[in-house]
Amino acid sequence: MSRPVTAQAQEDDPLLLDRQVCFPLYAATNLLNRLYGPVLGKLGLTYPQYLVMLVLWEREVQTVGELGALLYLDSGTLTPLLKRMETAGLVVRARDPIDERRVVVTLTDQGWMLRDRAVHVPETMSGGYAPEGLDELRESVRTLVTILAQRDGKRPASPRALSPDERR
Amino acid sequence: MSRPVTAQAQEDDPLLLDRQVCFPLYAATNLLNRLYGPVLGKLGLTYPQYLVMLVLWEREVQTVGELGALLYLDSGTLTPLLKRMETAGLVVRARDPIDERRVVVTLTDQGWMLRDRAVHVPETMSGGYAPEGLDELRESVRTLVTILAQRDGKRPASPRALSPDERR
DNA sequence: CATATGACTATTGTGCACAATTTAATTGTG
DNA sequence: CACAATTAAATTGTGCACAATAGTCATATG
Repeated sequence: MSRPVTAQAQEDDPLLLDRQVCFPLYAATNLLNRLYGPVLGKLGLTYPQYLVMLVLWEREVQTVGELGALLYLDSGTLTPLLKRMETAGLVVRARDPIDERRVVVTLTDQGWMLRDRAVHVPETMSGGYAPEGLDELRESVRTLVTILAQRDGKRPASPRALSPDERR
Repeated sequence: MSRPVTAQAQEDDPLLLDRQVCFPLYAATNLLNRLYGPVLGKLGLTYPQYLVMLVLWEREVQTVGELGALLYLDSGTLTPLLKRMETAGLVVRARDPIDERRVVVTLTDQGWMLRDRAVHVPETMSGGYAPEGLDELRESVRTLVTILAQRDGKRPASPRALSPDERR
């Protein structure tokens, strides 16, 4: 039993909440979601839906798999999300006639029009001024994402060197 | 209609996915959750449950409200989560006899014992080596969290200077 | 051509996360 | 004491996020 005698936290304890890198990332993401919520709500979007729109406004047509690769999401998340966006009239989903395994997502005219209203979202969210060092922060987190994605991606692949009992 | 003639992204477009700070934070959080999942799963914990345990291992007894303040979560998230942890035998929830509005969360012996197994989680997750500049990243994100929490907190509070038509 | 193998999406079930509402207990004020 | 205002937690309903599974199509190989 590790109940500390003093019930006090030790300086070098690896389990101190303040030592974790993951926790502030988690908290920042929740807070951002909460702050984006009301702003995007006026456009009829949620935050992940907004991300999908950002991709489509840049590229117009994407398959579910491409969207997932760009946003680090899988079809279990994207399929119902895209169905809601289709119901809202922002996108159309259709099987690719060339390769019927794929589902192609296309912007509707309404989806394009929404862009004009969304242009002001970044400015609204930043509140006019950007905190010092925000660009550096973005690049640091992007580096972290690259590292984590590598580590995550190296689970299902591993072409042939996959031991039979590799955790199910 | 803002459909670009070239269907090409402009360098200065504020809606470029690569310009957003929020997106890498979102992606990193999802990836971290995914990577923590299997490790914490062996302890019978999810990631937010792990965070609750980190707090309780530091302080042993907390109310639902205190947990929420520390983790930036509300009772709608914590109540069902804590019920699952109670079912799992890690914590006990009980009304505070002093103030029966409060619910006090206390570690069980089993909850304390889990700490010995959790000590190795941070090391396991870092994979032995920490990416360069991780400490700086943590501090940057913590600063961001402070800023965002301020902005978020100034919605319900604002003691008397609250204009009557302030969004609802 | 037959079938094995891999790729891609959809489905199912669990667990967050939050807004809005409800219920109950405490505090403040006449 | 009565009673309005405040605070704390629980409840309800919607929308992610992911693991595991299933089903469908495409391609390689015999």
